[in-house]
Amino acid sequence: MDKEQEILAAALKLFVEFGFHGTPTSKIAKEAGVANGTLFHYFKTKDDLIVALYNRTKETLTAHLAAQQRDGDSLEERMKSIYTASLEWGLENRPQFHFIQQFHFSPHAARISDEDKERQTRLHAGLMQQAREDNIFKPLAPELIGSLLGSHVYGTHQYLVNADLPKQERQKVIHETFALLWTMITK
Amino acid sequence: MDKEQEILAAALKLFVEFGFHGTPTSKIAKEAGVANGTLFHYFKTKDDLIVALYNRTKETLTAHLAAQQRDGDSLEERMKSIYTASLEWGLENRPQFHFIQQFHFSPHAARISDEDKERQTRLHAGLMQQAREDNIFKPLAPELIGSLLGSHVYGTHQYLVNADLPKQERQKVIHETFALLWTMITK
DNA sequence: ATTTTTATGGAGTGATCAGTCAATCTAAAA
DNA sequence: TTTTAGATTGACTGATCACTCCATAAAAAT
Repeated sequence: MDKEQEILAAALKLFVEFGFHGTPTSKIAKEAGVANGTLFHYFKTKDDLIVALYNRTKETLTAHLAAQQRDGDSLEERMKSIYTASLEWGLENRPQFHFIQQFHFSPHAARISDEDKERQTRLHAGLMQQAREDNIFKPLAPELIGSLLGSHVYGTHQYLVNADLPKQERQKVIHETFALLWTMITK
Repeated sequence: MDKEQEILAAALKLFVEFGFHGTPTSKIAKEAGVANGTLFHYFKTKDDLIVALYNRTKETLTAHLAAQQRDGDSLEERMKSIYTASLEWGLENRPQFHFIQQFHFSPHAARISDEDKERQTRLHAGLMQQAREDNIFKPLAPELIGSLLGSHVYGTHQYLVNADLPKQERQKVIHETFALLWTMITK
């Protein structure tokens, strides 16, 4: 892992544990095994580091979700695959998942460019569009469906993190909650 | 409004806008129209202020929800009343609602005492218990139902904040989303 | 081989911040 | 009226922090 990655990994770990406020850049550098100045060689400011960390983390997640998509899958299968992969990734990358939410409710959220936002939601937006064309959703605002979908993932994730079930039971919960979600939003 | 309240109100406003990191105690005091030292007369540390602000905000919300409960209401009516009141309070107190979520994903969350937690969830817990006794929920872990319930509120809130609908349409969305939720979790 | 660019280090700096403190004010109790 | 206790002030401080700067090393380009 090169130094830039080391810095990002260290920042992630410390931000989740101590918050943005509670983690000085000096501690990040130390944890990354790197000099103070090196951090600022890769990221002009601490804020830049925070935003970059968010964008890359989100990018990793979206790439993972996209990789699960199979040609020939139905819309429901595709959505279930995204839902499942989101939760599994969130459970195997808990700090990352937590950081994404932490970032979302921080003032830094406003600093994400429209371009990055578009890239990070393209996959979901595409499927939503398809679903509308196929007319399979209940007559609700698409933004509402999107919000409910997202929060359903977060809610299930929260439960799974607290419950800490064995893998098989976890799978079962993921299947069940998707079924609940699907009957909730489709006709 | 006494000085303590002024300080809490100022802190809330600034925390939501600039984050915990981005708002120095000096700015809070200034915004509250109070001297630096006065802030520390009421709150020993900045962290104490943050935690106190959370507890009082949550207390206000729970009191508001409890006040909506009517004797003789059925369980479904009671739950719908909590759901509706949560969303309406969240929309008329957006900074407060945002702060609660912001706090939830911060390291300060760990500092809430079990006692406070219990007081803040008593109302919900009671209804959940009742629902279990009446056996009206689908056979799902009660913690899962609780999580899904909470996140459903957040998801709907997020949509309503972004959509900014007139009051009547807003009411309609709240009714509809409760119906969706209710059919999702009950038998 | 030489130049240029990039990477790394770490001591140093000015600014900022959380929290202190001694002085003053207020108002109620004695 | 006098005392006492709490409220309020704002200048002050020691610590900390984000970030700079310059020296050096490594790598790339010429």
